[in-house]
Amino acid sequence: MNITLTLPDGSQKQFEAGVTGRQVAESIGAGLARAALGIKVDGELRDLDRPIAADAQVAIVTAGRDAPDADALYLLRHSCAHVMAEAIQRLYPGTKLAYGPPVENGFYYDIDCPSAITEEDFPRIEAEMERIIGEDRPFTRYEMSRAEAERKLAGDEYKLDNVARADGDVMSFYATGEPGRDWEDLCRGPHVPSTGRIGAFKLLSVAGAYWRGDASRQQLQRVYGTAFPDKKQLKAHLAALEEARKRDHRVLGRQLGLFHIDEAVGQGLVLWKPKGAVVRQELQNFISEELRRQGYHQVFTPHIGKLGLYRTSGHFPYYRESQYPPIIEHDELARLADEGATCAELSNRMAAGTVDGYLLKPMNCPHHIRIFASEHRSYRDLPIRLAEFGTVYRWEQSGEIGGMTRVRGFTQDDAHIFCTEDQVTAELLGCLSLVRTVFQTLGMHDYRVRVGLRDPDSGKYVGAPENWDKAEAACRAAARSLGVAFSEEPGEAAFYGPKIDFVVKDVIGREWQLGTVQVDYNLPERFALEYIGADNSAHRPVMIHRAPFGSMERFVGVLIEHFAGAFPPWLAPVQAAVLAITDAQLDYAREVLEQLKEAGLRAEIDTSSEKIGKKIRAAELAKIPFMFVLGAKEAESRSVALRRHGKGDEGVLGLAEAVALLKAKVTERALA
RNA sequence: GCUGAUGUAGCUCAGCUGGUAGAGCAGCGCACUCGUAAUGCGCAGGUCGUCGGUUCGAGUCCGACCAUCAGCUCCA
Repeated sequence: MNITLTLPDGSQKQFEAGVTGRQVAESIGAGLARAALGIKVDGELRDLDRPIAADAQVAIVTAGRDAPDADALYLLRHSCAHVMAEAIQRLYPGTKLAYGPPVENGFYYDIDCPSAITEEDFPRIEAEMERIIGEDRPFTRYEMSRAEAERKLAGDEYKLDNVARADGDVMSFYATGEPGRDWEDLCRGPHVPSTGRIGAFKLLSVAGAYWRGDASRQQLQRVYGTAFPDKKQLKAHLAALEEARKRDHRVLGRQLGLFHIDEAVGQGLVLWKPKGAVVRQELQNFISEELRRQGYHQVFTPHIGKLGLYRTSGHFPYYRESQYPPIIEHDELARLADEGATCAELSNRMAAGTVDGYLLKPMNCPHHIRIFASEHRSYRDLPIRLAEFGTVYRWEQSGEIGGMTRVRGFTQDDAHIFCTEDQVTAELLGCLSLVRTVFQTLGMHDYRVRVGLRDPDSGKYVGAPENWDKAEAACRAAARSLGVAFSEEPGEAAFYGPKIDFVVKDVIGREWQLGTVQVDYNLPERFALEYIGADNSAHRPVMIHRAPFGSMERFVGVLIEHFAGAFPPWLAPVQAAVLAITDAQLDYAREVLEQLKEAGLRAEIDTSSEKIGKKIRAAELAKIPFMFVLGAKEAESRSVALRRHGKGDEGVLGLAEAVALLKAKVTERALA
């Protein structure tokens, strides 16, 4: 029987049923056959040597000429994980294998190894892997029934678990070489044809990982590595990683004097230094302008509130372990001490509500809700939009804290909108347009949108299902209106409502949630909020929580990396450096500095007795966007030689003209 | 919180098998006054993360704790 295969260029070829990808490649050309790593059959990536049974769209997968091909990398890395597992099992007898997939930038294998693997062991393991690759053994697939596989894997808890969780009745194994003689692993595949096709690889790190991602289960060792078709691409990848580390906000934050985290103050508590404070203040000014435009009212609320408030909101009972412990008043403490109450009793009584205290606020909403509730509200007043740069405190797990992106105290650019049900969609759209304005102004285009929905199988959510349905529908509709691709993710909702999140990546590829917009039918219920409708009866408002920046800490951290520390003029802590070529121009330089300050710009003068090259180097390293270089000629003609960060000498222009140019860039919030 | 690694001057790092610390940059001083990414000379700067232990003697060995980094888990 013949089948018809359609190639990527649209051409069709006839083959006998059962033809393999390798044979298809050979029929096209010997070069392609040599380069082939796998085949895509109707979009499904497969081994080169698996028979093709029916008509299909096919594409031979090769390493790719310029940019590495994503499918090729998948095959390569998956195969390399097998090679690594074999090497580790050979070197560390008794090692059991759990799970070893390819991931975005490489692969890992979770292993249960009797000895602790450290990076010092990598050279040995890599040498063993080189040997396996040098032997160029074929990856050989064979299959058996589920029952047979279970028998074969008897005693191997991890692999049996993999079988139990696999779909279908046919289990596949891949031998690296000959089945029964060489090393093998239960595996869905696919793989490259043979170990020799793994061009270049490197082991990168080792860390703990819980089995099946469950913290209550035992911890395995996860060994990370990466693989590429050739050494050049591997080298380029490693160089890119190295480069990325240089724009890490923790490194730049110190180098540029933006912020400091001090052991003596506490883990995850950010100290904003003067230069970092400028960036934050400029951002806050920017967002405040947008808020005024959109009819928000700014409010201020204190950092603490009574425990009862958070019992009502639900934060205290449900999220106690992620809050700083409550603050108890002196008298109350003294009374408890007299009674000889233990810590456990104190804790129980606080939970029961018989002992009161104050909580460092974990969220701003309860305070804003009390502002809303402080007056009678008419439907004519709605929507009411209360905004605050509100600082909140959360007890994050110590292992999760780092830099500015995950901290224990942070300031949200928070706001709560109280509106009628009919207004929800329009308000959501308003929020999203604000987020879009923010991202556009900052040139941040590399973000993804996530619509977080409730997990149907979880009981952690509060509120009526029909309200959830309405809120989720509103979020979906709003996200659709953005005109950007978004993903719907069950289980990502807040406990009180669904949300639309904006997610960006940091320099090492970790994702961070920034802006968020959340619909909430729950808190108005808990706080029994009302407004008087046109029908002269009380109605319940709907709340929208929104923070387009997320938190100032995380946002500025991500922004430092986004700009690699070289902020556009309007955000730059120092916008212009005044650099005299010799001390003879210092008087003129001081005059230029004055003019800059007069124009409302942030400028610094370098009065050191260094050569101009050194002064320029210092200003470049400080990533100051504008440098005014002043020599005898400029002093004479009252002009400046303009140099811009990263761009070099831009020629001479009049002093007033140069100041006006910079001023214009700042006013426009220009990116360059 | 878990696993592993790391912690020496403001920063980046050296310090072999235990014998009371060293460099470069930054800082300060002096000289130089120079045209677009590092002028020269000199000076100063360290309870070697903290506490405890082993030892005649600990930056170096052991333990606990603290912090940082990577990953896992978590993230209202």
